[in-house]
Amino acid sequence: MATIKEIAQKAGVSVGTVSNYLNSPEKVAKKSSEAIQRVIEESSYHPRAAARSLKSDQTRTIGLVPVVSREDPQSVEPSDNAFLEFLAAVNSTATEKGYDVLLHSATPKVDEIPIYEKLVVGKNVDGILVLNTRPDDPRINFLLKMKFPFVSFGRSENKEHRAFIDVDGEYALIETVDYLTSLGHQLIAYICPKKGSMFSKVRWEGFSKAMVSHNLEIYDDYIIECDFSETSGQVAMHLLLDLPNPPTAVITASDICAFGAMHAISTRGLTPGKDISVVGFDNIRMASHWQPSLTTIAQPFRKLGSQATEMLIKIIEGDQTETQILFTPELVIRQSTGPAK
Amino acid sequence: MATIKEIAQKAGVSVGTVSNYLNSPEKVAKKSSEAIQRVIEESSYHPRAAARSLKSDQTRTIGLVPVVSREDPQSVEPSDNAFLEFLAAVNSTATEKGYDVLLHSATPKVDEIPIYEKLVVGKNVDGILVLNTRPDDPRINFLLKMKFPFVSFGRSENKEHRAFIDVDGEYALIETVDYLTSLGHQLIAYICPKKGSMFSKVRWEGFSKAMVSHNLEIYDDYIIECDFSETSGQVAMHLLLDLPNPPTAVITASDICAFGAMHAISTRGLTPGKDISVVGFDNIRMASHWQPSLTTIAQPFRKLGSQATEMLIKIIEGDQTETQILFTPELVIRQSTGPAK
DNA sequence: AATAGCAATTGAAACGTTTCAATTAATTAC
DNA sequence: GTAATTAATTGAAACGTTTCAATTGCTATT
Repeated sequence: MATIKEIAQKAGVSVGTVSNYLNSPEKVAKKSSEAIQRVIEESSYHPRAAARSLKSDQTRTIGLVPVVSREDPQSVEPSDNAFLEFLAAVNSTATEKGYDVLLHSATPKVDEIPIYEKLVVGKNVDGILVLNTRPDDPRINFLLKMKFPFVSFGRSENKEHRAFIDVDGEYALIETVDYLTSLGHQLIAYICPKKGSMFSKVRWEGFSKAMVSHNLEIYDDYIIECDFSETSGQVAMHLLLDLPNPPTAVITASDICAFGAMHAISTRGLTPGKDISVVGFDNIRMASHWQPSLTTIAQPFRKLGSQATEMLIKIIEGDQTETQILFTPELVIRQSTGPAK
Repeated sequence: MATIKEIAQKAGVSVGTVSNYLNSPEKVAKKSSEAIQRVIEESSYHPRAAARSLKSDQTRTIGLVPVVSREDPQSVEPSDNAFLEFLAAVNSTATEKGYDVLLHSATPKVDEIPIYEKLVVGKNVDGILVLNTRPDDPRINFLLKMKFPFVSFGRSENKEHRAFIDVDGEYALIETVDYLTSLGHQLIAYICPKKGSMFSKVRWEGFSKAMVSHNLEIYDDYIIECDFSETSGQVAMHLLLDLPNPPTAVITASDICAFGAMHAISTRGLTPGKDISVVGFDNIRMASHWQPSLTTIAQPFRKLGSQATEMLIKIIEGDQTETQILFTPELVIRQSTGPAK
């Protein structure tokens, strides 16, 4: 394969000039530029990434470490469809700005810190995107300690942690409860995301505040944790329907979960939206195609992904102007919710 | 940050020995090993990836170039859910074997070859996974020409192209048509994937062969192309239902597409599985949760992803024993299909 | 015609590894 | 006790860039 040295020889200039042509073309004379350009094209030269990165200390790559569960290999955090949309946006935004995306996977059990250590200390990437934050997040603490460029999707409780992008989950739950009570619902259940992650904590705060402000009681039986699978939503819903006094409305952790819940409702001969109202979270594409179509809180994953990436690249490149974005999500009302019976 | 030189000094050995410790520990004496190990740990040393790769000519990274459409940014090839499962498997298998995954995105309009050229010539990756092949695929021709390690998901018509993994789409369609005719269907429509990709060609062969072997006619009106969105399935189904003599069974390009088709059917006051049979393709998780649950051809995306990755890594590492895998997909029968009326 | 000033170019050092021929130390065989 | 063999270690070259002080070649100014 061609090296910069060979290009230089063939073009009749020095390596320094070729390097300049590649990195700051305005510095090289038109005549040389043309000669170099020609040679580069005919030998289909591409600078060697490793050499570049070794010398210049940058990789033009951003890192992402999705947690893929090996036991339930279908699940990828945060929740499959949503993650893919986010990733697609990250990927295309990064490419647009001249960066690549490096994926390294973690499993739920393994300690993630060594992975981040390798990425940071081994200088594999210029910056990292952290997903699914926890209130006290070791990854964020580590990255902060190393002063390494990163942006997280989700907040944390670390005071130093400033660069994030997030959706206001508290607001989302308040809106939803407000909406359901306006339809006359009093018995509101919450099939909630597993405790531990920051977003589940934030949403819980919204839910409990809203319930209190409407003088509604939060029954233990009405709170069921679930993961992001249809099955877990289905199971949770069956538990709720087995209660002596089942809820008239259910807020769920995700659209997928809501689909499972609706499945359970239909199985019992009831109609979602008529007998029991169901609210999802995410507004994945399928939400509008399900029957009945799903009332849900929209998270703009595309926008989140591309803005997070843009923010990260800004930070990598030393521009720290805007360091946080909090989206206000929108409640999309469809047919899976209706007046309380 | 620590370098191998500093580690060597602190441990009282030469750089060569540290390098040996890192790469072939059996070559270094126990005493030295221990000293080095200690120093490495306390200075949290990680070898610099760029330096390593510059010298040793390998990156321990495999490349993947998904096509993300900017106009319809929700679509990622081959079809979102499926792609994510595939990617998750690739990612975790690669990580398991000590490789990372590098993502670079392409858009449908842009010429992909320069991207592959950069990856190959710039030695950004050790091998490439090619998705959604075409019969005459410039990417495959290029990689073959460069003698660069790659594995494709999908075959091509290039004679030299040996390393692939695929699902037997011809068999799948034959099975499906056989099944539908056994239920008494004669009027079978095919909402088929867009022409151009290899898999759509292969499936078409299966479909047409099967129709011929059952002495069934293929009506032009019954063949409608669609992409992987719900909407396109929905639109296609409406067109079929508007026909003077609508089909009694419909085979679709993907589960997502089938959901759209079922949506259209229900909207018309008909019942999928009773009035019209619908068959999907992929068997994504949602297929069993949809109502009615979807009869579909299962593609084992997880397995495909991890086997493709294993195959690629074998090739990268010089072991070429097994170079192709063709999965026989399974028709999963559920409620969206039934006897012809 | 000499000089100052600027634009363009040069060439060597440096980045942090791996590799390998050469060297040293330790062990075995007689 | 010496020679032969093996095991462990060393140190320098090389990988392909970028960077920057030094140099060269022009142009404009006097």
